Amino acid sequence: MTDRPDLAAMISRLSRPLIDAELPVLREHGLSMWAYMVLLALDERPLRTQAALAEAIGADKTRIIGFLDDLQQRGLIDRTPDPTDRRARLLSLTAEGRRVRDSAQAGIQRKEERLLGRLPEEDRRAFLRSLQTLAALSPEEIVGE
Amino acid sequence: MTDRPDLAAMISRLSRPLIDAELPVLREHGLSMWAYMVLLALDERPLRTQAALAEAIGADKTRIIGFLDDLQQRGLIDRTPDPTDRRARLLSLTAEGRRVRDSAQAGIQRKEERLLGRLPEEDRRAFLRSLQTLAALSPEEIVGE
DNA sequence: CGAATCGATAGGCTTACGCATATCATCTAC
DNA sequence: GTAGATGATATGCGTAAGCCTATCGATTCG
Repeated sequence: MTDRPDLAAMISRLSRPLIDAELPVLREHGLSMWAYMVLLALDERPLRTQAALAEAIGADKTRIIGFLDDLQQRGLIDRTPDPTDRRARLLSLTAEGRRVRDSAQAGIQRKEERLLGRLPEEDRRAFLRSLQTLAALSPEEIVGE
Repeated sequence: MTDRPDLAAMISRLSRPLIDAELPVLREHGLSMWAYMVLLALDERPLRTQAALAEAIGADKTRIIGFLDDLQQRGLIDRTPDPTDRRARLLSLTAEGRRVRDSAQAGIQRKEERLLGRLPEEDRRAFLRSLQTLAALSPEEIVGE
């Protein structure tokens, strides 16, 4: 095996400052990290239940309620009872929600591009490709079994 | 700009399960995450102060003391007053500490190799190379001042 | 219809962390 | 040698997270 630092160590070491760099950008948009993750998740596709949303972003389902309340109140998401099952709440982004999301994400990725600029072009492409491959896996697949 | 998920989002998404996979291995060796990080940091080179150690692993200097106490008591690290400045404690790994570290790290990297096996060989090399490049940066360099 | 289930929500508990302050010993500079 | 800096350590605070239980309305299935 090639001698290398632990994957987890390197990734955690990157994760912390990247998040620290995100937070100010999010705060400018009035978003917390959880709120931002909600917007990202809903942007990909609307969800039928809040539990599914919580699961998708790895949050506790009882803990995101406050964030959803806030996002709804600010008109960034829609949360309407499912007419076919009124226990569930249909969740989706509003136009304004998408606008805020886009704006926040642009700011974040601008910072990230500066970091990626440190990599040679080919490595950078392979790096992003690999990250996308791995990040698309379910947590169980990442752990291995 | 290429359309992609946020770096931070992908990396955080990987980070959590990787750490979850580490913890059981560490527990088998009687190590907490902080304790393991201490062993890793000291393996690279002994340190002259505990504050420097805390800084190196991104921990609070007042919070690692308990972990150091424990590691020392179990004979995994040496912590002796610096004869040239008796305020400071010289920190280094013992032989047993290195043995435990090696064993834990082997277990961790074995799991990680299974994950890396999902990447094509060239991407995998570029991925690791890139990670090492980026993880070697200081937090300030990662954020981008 | 009635029982079991499900989704949303509230509340409390525990743990961990970052941060700030305070103390004590030691060292360095003037 | 005295003042101020430095290092280790203890402690308390506020916050955020995971987890568990309880409630309540809505739904489904027997």
